[in-house]
Amino acid sequence: MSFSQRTIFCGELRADHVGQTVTINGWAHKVRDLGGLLFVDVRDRTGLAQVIFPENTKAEIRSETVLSVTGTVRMRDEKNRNASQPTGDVEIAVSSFEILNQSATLPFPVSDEKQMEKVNEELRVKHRYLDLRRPVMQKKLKLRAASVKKIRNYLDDQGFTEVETPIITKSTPEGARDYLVPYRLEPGEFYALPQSPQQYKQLLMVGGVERYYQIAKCFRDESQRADRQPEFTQLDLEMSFVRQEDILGLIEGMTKSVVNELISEFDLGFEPIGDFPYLTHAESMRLYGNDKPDLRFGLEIFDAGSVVAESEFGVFASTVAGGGFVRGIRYPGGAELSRKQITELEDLVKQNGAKGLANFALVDPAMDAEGTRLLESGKRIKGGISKFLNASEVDALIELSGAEVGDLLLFVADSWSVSCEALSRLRLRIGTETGLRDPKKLAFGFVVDFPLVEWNEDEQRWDPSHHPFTSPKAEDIGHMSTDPGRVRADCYDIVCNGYEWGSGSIRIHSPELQAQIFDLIGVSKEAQQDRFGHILEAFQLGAPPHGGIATGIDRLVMLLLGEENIREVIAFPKMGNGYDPLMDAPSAVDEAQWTEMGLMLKPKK
RNA sequence: GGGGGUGUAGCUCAGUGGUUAGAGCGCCGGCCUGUCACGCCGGAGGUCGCGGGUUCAAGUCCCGUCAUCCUCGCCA
Repeated sequence: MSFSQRTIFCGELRADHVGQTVTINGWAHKVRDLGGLLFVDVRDRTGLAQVIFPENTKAEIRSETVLSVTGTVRMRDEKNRNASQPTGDVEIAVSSFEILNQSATLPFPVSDEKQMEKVNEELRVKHRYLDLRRPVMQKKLKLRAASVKKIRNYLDDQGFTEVETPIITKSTPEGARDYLVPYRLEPGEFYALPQSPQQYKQLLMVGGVERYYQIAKCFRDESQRADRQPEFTQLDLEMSFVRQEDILGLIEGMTKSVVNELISEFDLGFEPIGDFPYLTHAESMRLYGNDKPDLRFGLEIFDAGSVVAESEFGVFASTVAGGGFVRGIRYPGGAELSRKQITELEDLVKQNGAKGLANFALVDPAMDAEGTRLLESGKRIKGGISKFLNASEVDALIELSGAEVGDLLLFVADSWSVSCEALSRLRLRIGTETGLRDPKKLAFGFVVDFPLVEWNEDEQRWDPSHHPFTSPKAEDIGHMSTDPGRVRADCYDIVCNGYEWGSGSIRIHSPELQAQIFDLIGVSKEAQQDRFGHILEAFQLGAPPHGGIATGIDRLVMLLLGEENIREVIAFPKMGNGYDPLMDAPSAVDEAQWTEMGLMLKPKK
């Protein structure tokens, strides 16, 4: 079908073009029919332009009708200019137009941003091709594309080679659940979609590539969350002849360069990011209670155990005596919280395993109100456990927490893991409630020295905390046979604003050490050969020392846009159960396909 | 698999167990020559997610189920 092609983009029209005859192609964004006068805002990927039709034109133009419009650019009268639009000083006086495609009634108001913010998400995903017409959505696609392009440019400049690795490959059941692809030629055998290109990139190192990266699709059949999709995209990279600091230095340099350019080019409103702080895993657990701390604010957890070991408050004393921990956190300005608000905080920690939330507030010594206690030190405390504390305990707790008048101190007395879990949640809640989790701040950092393995209580065995190819720290290898939980790994995460953005490690390149690790995590000799024979063999044929990292592209774009849901930064996302409402996938297949694959459905019990 | 929320017109949402289930936007028709959230008048449009149950009477109460969002488990 022939049609008049555009000579200019809608969003480009300015006073400079007055007098020119132009053609635009696009969608009818808003139609304003005054009877004798017909105005249409035409939208293309660059913006909006108002066109005005000849008097008494009758035209079947509705929202999202696709148009080609030809006319003369003219200045609007002073009083008719629209300062809120870049093209608002001019308009196109239509001389001819074509309707290229009509639009039926829309399932949601594409051109009304205010209403679109509340539209049911499944409906938006089902009609994603409409949703994507919105400028806000196009901006997301563009930011994502620019992020990837800048990453590629940076790594290409650093001597990396981008290599594609297979999408149908071998199942590695010790990780997440695999997506499986039946193999037609040998019924009962399956490919799996990769959870990551982990083994391929290590084999590329053995292959002498030395510096590899890939913008890689990864697939994990696990239950979904706001920041997870069944298929997602990682920047995957691997380097040979490097130590941990080389990899972290490179990724920090890349991230600073890419993110700072994006912040300025896309006007994202963040301060430029600076050097990344380093935390050990142990420090992170001690100060923040988890391994992906939100470093936009302080409010570190403090250990009150030694202060309250002899406390009159029995829970504290007995917890310490029983080998447990009493740890606390400061809530700035929290002395003003109502009983109800404190109860809500207590509910939060209880949901995370804590038995309770002890607390007291530091208040103005001059405030001689009921429920407060003036201590001989001159400090006045209020509420909670204040009647059980003595002046020296309070002084020590103030010292530990940095509390000021008006602050509330909150305590969890429990096991190490429960106190971590509860206090890390509490810390984020406090950060949110006090506004310290600044949405216009990006706080990147490294968490290093993760433990090599973690005890799996259900299976009664050691599981790798990263993956089985992670190298133990040389100085800790001696503990491997005696106390595996003490062994630290050359393993690291890159975190940002409380998200794990990426993780990686120095890999094992010795077949003996690799076999030793498999033994430790309970992979039998037979299974080692069956599942990992190829990589063990490769390690006997000249494997260089190597290591790498993988970071989440989707999560980076989320962080840059301040989005809390990963679906918002994916062109065609799946819903929470992995369902794609646009394509209606997954879906049943023909009987013939079952047969061809040698498959049969097991009847439901 | 567990917990919590939501499901009523095309969209966003109201809706004390009791008349014919409403509003705004959108849609359709009419009027309208400077609109840009155009305006005015009129109209159409409903499997109250689905299936049972209680009741004289159910959008409303009960049971089940489905979808969806958040979350715990899970995510080497």
